[in-house]
Amino acid sequence: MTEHPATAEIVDRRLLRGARTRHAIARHAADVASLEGLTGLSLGRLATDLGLSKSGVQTLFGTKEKLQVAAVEAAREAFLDAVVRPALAAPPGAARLRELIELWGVYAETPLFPGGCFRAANLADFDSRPGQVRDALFRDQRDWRDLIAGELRKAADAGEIAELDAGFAAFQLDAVLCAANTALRLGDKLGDKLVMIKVRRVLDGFLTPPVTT
Amino acid sequence: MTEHPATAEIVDRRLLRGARTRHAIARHAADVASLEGLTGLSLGRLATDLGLSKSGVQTLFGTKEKLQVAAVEAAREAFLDAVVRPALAAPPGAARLRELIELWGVYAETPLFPGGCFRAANLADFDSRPGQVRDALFRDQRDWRDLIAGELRKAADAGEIAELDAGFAAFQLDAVLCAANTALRLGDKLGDKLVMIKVRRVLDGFLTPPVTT
DNA sequence: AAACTAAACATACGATCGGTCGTATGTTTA
DNA sequence: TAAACATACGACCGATCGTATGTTTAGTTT
Repeated sequence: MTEHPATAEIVDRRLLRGARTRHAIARHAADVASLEGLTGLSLGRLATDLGLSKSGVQTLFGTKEKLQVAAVEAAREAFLDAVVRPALAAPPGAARLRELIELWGVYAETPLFPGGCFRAANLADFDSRPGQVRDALFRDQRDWRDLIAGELRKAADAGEIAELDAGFAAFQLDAVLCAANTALRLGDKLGDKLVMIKVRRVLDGFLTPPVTT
Repeated sequence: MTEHPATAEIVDRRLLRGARTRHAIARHAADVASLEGLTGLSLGRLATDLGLSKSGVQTLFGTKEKLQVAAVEAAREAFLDAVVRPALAAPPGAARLRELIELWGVYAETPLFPGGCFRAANLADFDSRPGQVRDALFRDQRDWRDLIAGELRKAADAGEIAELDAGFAAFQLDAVLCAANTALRLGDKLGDKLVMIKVRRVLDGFLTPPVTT
């Protein structure tokens, strides 16, 4: 894996060093937050985990809220790398949708984040807490839903599937994905495979071929 | 509203007083937790809000975990009072399901809990945290889904609706309700009405009449 | 009336929280 | 070479956290 694009063009070695540790902290913060929530983050905890000083973490982010926002963005980036970008290799429309859902299944079961889907775990917490953190989480979810809706639209326009309300279907699909993530976290022993089967069934419900009259 | 059944038969006025304040604390804790999460609860905060001493709260619950479990049960009870029990007046099957969803809509929009649906806000937080709190939340959600699935089954057995997988449909309905709650919390200005329309559309998708051959 | 019990309070503890301050080190720029 | 900048550190602040211990008050039981 190459250098992160945001740090690639930096030549000032001071800023480069900062960007690196900043990203390392944010990525680890996303891991912790997937388990204990963005509110459960603490500067000291992250510093200890990464062998840094608490004040060092503080100088890089300033305030806790900015650290939380950085964690959201790091989680978003990891999600894009694991799910969205690989799926872009598939042709647009129904095929890409199936690939997105399959990759999401791997993403949810595999410990990309130790606490499962980052978005699902934290959006419910912050939906009643105005601020930059909520805004960042909201944008992330909106982009994800728009992506699904867009591919559904492409599939419908190409005649792959029957005509539908893409926004509504995307809302429904995202809802099932969130519930599937929770079910995966709760059901320690059973249902791992069953949950993804349910998800695929919902997707198949939207990917029905159009009636040829 | 009559006395709570758990406190009705208590004659010892010391225990009665304790049960009352215990319930008052638990109910307020549910309100706070709907906004800031069960982890965000604190003994001192609750004591201050209710004009009690911090140690007084501690005496009644012992440990924070027990307070959290009590908050879950208080929230569950409030939910049953607001949504489930009134809906039992409707005839079983499709009619009761529609009533349940409508009452849930009122429950989610009206500030029964200031932070919206208690279950949706906290289950996502605790799904990766083993313990009595997670177990209590899990039982609560399972009961709710079983209730929906049971009514769907009744409707199907009575021939009101087409045959279906009741468990799968209940999973899907609950997922949409959770997502609707989040959407309601996020969309400050727009979509209040639109969200419930989406929910009704999903329900209608399951309440299709059977094909008469 | 005495013994007992539960609720409620007061105090104190160790720990951790987010944040501020001053300082040292390394890097770039003028 | 000197000034400016960015990272990183250690020490410390006031506040809050959960919890433990002992005491007071109200009510019950014997």
